[in-house]
Amino acid sequence: MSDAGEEAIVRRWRDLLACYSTVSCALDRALQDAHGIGMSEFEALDRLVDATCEQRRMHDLAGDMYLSQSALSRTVARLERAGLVERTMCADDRRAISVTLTEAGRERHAQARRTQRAVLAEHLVPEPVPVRANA
Amino acid sequence: MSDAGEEAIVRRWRDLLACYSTVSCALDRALQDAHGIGMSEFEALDRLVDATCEQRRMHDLAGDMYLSQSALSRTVARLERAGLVERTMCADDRRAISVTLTEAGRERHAQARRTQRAVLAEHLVPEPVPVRANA
DNA sequence: CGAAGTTACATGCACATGCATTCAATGTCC
DNA sequence: GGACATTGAATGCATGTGCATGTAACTTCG
Repeated sequence: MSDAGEEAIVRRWRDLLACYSTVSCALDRALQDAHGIGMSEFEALDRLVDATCEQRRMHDLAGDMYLSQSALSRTVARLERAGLVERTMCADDRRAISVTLTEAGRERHAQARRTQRAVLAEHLVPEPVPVRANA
Repeated sequence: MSDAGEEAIVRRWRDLLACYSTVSCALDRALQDAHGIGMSEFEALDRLVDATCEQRRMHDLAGDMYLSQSALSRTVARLERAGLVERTMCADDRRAISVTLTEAGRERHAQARRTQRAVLAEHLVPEPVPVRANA
């Protein structure tokens, strides 16, 4: 790798860091202020809405999110405490937990989604970009 | 904003999140394992090396990094405890603190930088990208 | 069936972070 | 000069995170 290439990559990383910091900070703050949930909570609700059945097992949910298993466990616990999801035992595998959106969860997500879109629109431009070389 | 535009932005955000999570996690782990410092510590050392005098006031340092004032204060405290920087009072403003690289700090940074470059090269492609629309 | 290994989730713990506050030094205005 | 506001940095506190571990349920293999 040439020095020029290295420097380009470092610049790229700094841009990425700057962009992520700005957006995630603004997003977290906006969601917290307007809806009382953080970014992780919103992401979790979002995955549940995306799921056709609005019901996912913890393990599947964890696979979609950039959170450790323990962090997800606590995130879902917070959502349950807030009445936005319900945790129920899986009939077919009694180790697993099914997470289901409640009506309140659906509504909260719908409202928070508007905030999210607004914040993202304010900070990002739409062109899609292949940022990652390797997973 | 059209729905298509909104979706493009959300896709963009997800890509950004994915990329940031992957890279920052790998980077933090590599730096911690190989050199005993985290990403924030490395960033701070990096700013100090960039500075021609290798000496910055806390306030200036904070401006360059995506850390709160208190987080920077503790980051520098960790670096000082590790013997990588020194904190000295500013003569001209006795509220301010000057942060200076030690010889050990310079060496540690030089080594850590190789690790950083390697991790970034592994995960990022070099093309620069205008990710942010607004600060 | 029964023992050993694996999987799904929860939890104790350590730690980094942000917010609010504190404290000292500096600046401002009269 | 003296009162009040502002600034630079440190710290108490609450919180979110990851790692290691614990526990129950499932699986495999004899």
